[in-house]
Amino acid sequence: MAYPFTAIEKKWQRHWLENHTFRALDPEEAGAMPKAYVLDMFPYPSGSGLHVGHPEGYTATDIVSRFLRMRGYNVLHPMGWDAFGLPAEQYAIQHNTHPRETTERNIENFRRQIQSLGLSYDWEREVNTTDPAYYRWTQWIFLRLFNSYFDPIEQKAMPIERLERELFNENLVVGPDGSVRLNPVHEGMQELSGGMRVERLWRELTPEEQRDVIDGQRLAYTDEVPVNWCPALGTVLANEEVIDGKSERGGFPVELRPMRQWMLRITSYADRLIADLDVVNWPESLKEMQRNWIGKSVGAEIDFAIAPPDANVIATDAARGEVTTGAEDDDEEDLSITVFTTRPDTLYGVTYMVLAPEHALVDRITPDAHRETIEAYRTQVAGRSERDRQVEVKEKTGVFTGAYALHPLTGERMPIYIADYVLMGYGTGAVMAVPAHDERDYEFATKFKLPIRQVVIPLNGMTPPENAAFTGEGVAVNSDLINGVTTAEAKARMIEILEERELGHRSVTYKLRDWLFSRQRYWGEPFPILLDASSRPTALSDADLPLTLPEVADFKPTGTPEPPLSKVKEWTLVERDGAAFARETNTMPQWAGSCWYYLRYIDPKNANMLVDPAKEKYWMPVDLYVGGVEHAVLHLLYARFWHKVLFDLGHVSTPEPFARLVNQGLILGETEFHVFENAAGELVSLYDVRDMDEEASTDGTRLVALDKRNGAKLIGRRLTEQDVEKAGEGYRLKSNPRVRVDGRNFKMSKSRGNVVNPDPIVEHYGADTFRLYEMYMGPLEAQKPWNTRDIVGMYRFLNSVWRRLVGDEGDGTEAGAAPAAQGPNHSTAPTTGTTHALRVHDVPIPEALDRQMHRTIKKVGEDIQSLRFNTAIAELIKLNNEMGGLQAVPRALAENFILMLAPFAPHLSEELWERLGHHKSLTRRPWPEYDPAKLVESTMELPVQVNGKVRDKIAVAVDASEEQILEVALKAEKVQPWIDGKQIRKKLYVPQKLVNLVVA
RNA sequence: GCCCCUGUGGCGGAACGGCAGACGCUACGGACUUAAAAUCCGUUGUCCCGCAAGGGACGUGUGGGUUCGAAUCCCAUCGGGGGCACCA
Repeated sequence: MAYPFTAIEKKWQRHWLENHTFRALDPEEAGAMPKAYVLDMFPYPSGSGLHVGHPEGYTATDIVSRFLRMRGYNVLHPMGWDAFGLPAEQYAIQHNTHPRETTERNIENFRRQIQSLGLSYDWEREVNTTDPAYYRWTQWIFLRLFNSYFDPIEQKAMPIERLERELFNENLVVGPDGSVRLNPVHEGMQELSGGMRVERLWRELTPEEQRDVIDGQRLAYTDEVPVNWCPALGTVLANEEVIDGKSERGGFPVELRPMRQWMLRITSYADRLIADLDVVNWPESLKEMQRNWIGKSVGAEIDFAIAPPDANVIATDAARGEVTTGAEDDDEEDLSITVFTTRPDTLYGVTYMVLAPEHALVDRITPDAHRETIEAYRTQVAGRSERDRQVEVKEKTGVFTGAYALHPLTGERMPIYIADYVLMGYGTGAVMAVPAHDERDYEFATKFKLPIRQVVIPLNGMTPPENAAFTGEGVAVNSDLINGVTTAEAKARMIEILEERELGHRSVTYKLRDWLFSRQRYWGEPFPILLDASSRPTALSDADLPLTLPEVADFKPTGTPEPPLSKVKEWTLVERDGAAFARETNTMPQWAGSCWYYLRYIDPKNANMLVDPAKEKYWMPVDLYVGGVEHAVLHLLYARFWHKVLFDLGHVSTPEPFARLVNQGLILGETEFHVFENAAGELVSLYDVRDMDEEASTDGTRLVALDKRNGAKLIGRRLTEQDVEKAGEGYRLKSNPRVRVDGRNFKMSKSRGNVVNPDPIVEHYGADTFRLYEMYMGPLEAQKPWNTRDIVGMYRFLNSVWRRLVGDEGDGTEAGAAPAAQGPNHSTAPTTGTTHALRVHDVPIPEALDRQMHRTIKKVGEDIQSLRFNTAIAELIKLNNEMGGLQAVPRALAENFILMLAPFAPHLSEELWERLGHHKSLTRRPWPEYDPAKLVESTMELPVQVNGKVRDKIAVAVDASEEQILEVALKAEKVQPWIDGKQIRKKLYVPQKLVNLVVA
């Protein structure tokens, strides 16, 4: 007979909500309580509702939160909705409903589902990124980004006014490409580039140029750049949102095209984003992913002069016109190519040069005779999508420009090629090719029959590989100035040489690009920006916020790069101070709202500030953040970036937002066994997803697949574990042992039809069982398969606890007529709160059980703190099992047990607690203490090993001396045959652990 | 190709230098029941010896190594998962 979980769970969920049981206290209320900020990654409320992956992390943080409350912490544990974004908009377009409606509906559903799990959120702090009262502050942060720059001296974001002051005071100067640098003549500063003064002073600029310089330094800026345009979604996407040339959402093709877009200068923070990974407690693998994504490379920039052209080769005026301020050097007589390399030690091995096809120098150096082939190649490259380029990686292509560069040390003439294996977006868009020591250069050189010159040989007399590049470290050879020097040292030495001779300098580059921040969609935050007649951006003032998204009926993408908002003329056209402006009609990407939501939870209703500084200081940083690893380089990198900007500008007090982060592992679908029948009626099995015809894949139990080897259609069915038996390495069908089948666990996906919805499980077994099962499946971080069959174990456990403390009558009388039928009780009749706890009495705890209880208190407490919930639950089950023989349960034992169970199964625990006569929720009841004295036994059982194999066990007093123990061990009965007549060479006693006798 | 994680019974997992398989599921046997469900009790890594009590051998993907002692540490190798991928 089942305990009345439905009634109990509804009762307590209502109780918690009505009594604001989980309200986090503001700092002034909290007094001396320590604080804990425990955060979940808030969900995107999709139309399909919660799946069992969400509650995994949510339950974990809930257990920690409830535990910490019992330990006297003031806990902030909030929930909210990341509700802007593509899926809601796509759905809205397909069903012609406003995204606001679908979003609201989805949020309702998510809230209902989440609340049905009894998670201890402070619902008064709920946030919703699509609420104008919320996105007002998203826009406010954007204005901070727009109105700041990254100061090269302070290495931090500062208000843009300061930049103007620094330029005016000539501490900073303007480089030829519009960049801002330290003034080289400024006291104590080293000259930065080639001796010549190429920088200009502020007063030398026209007001127009001055504005351009300022706008070019903002952390939020617009730029015409090649971006990932996704025609199917009608928007551009960030690099992080493009996977294998397809959109992360929907898997549509993405092409590169140049467009004017908003960018955020995350690259300025690359170094700090790497460095501060050292101060956060995050999984090493995730830190590594961020480091790889940022992709820091240390090396040198080296200048290669272009060889004087043959008499007939001079860059034409037309070509010059294209080369604007972007060129390295404006002096026609002194053209040079700047390359970036991580291996300056291989400089003597350079045999040719390669420029990216789009490189600005190409037009200036290409002699007329080569123009046609160059243009043809460029056209060919430009016509290929990013995806095609990746597919064709194997075969190197390129063409000779007809121009030559001079080796900076030897003066040798080296041909200059263009090739698409050199990317314009990385480094300087040009490389020095060292075919002997770089695989790509080697392939290219082999194909184009260019010389290969060995300049590094491996150490320890190993021979360099034949028919391949030697890319490892070794000793420099054939390198006049650095012969015999090992690679690491040679790099440093070469940079010194280059710097002395003003041929180059140390340099660092990153793979990370600036963050493409605008989208051509309706359902996002509008930019608080006006554009003047020449499209120059002007910021709205803080007082103008929020700039609300106009209510429109037509929110569909235009099919062109024009955003949908551009169709709303009455909204876009603005007159201000007599001048006509247009609103920025792009919107912000989905990530904007999630970059800072953890700050808003701290002070969610503040109408005057993003967050009150005193509260921010009290709660930050987030002490525990749990979420999926899929956000490793998206949300988690973006949020760190915004946080650092806010930190620099003094709006937050910590350099990092999330002190400790844990990734919950993916929950895979239930083990699938399939058999298929082919046309001949033979049973076959087929597993690889790629073998399956996605379109016709599933309707639940029957499956249709295509055999990719012969295209034959196969009809199949799903099997359960009962249908198969283990046979050697695999499985075979019980009904037909000749057929081998394969059992696999796939990622849950709609198309596979293996997504598990928590609702029916909660209905059938209750939320407490569901929570317990999810936590018991295995370690939080591990990937693990769902197995519906196993849920019943936790259900039995909770029922057993109920029966043990309340007795069998409890359910019948408390919850109305319990159906005699099998399975759980669905009664919704409220429990009466009667306090008669039939089987709990004021009797002493038997000695052995008392010890076990103290061990459990210790273990469960420790396990919760290290997030090992599976073993904590095992310990509770064990203690419950050991209560098996009791006629009456001692009250002290029952109460401690309930308190320990409470974080895991809060509804049942509250109910039992009440029935034991308590009138207040156990939420802030102190966690039980264990008595260390109870953990040690007076005697202990020690295994006795002979040569490392256990042969017997002896019982000895805990405080027995080593001599006494060894003496007992040597006399142990079952040890005798193994030591009899042999010489004992060594007697080992490991205190509290074992004895090992080593015999000859 | 490079980087990271992972491999333990029929299944999920525990042990993280010291008694491998805690705890749960499954399966089997028993009790209760007119019967079934539920519940309770017992058995359940493989193999061997024994009527039995009991005893032994093997065993953590594979091969080596370190150690009195290895699932655990080191080297190599083979599976599985994830990330990055022409990044100079």
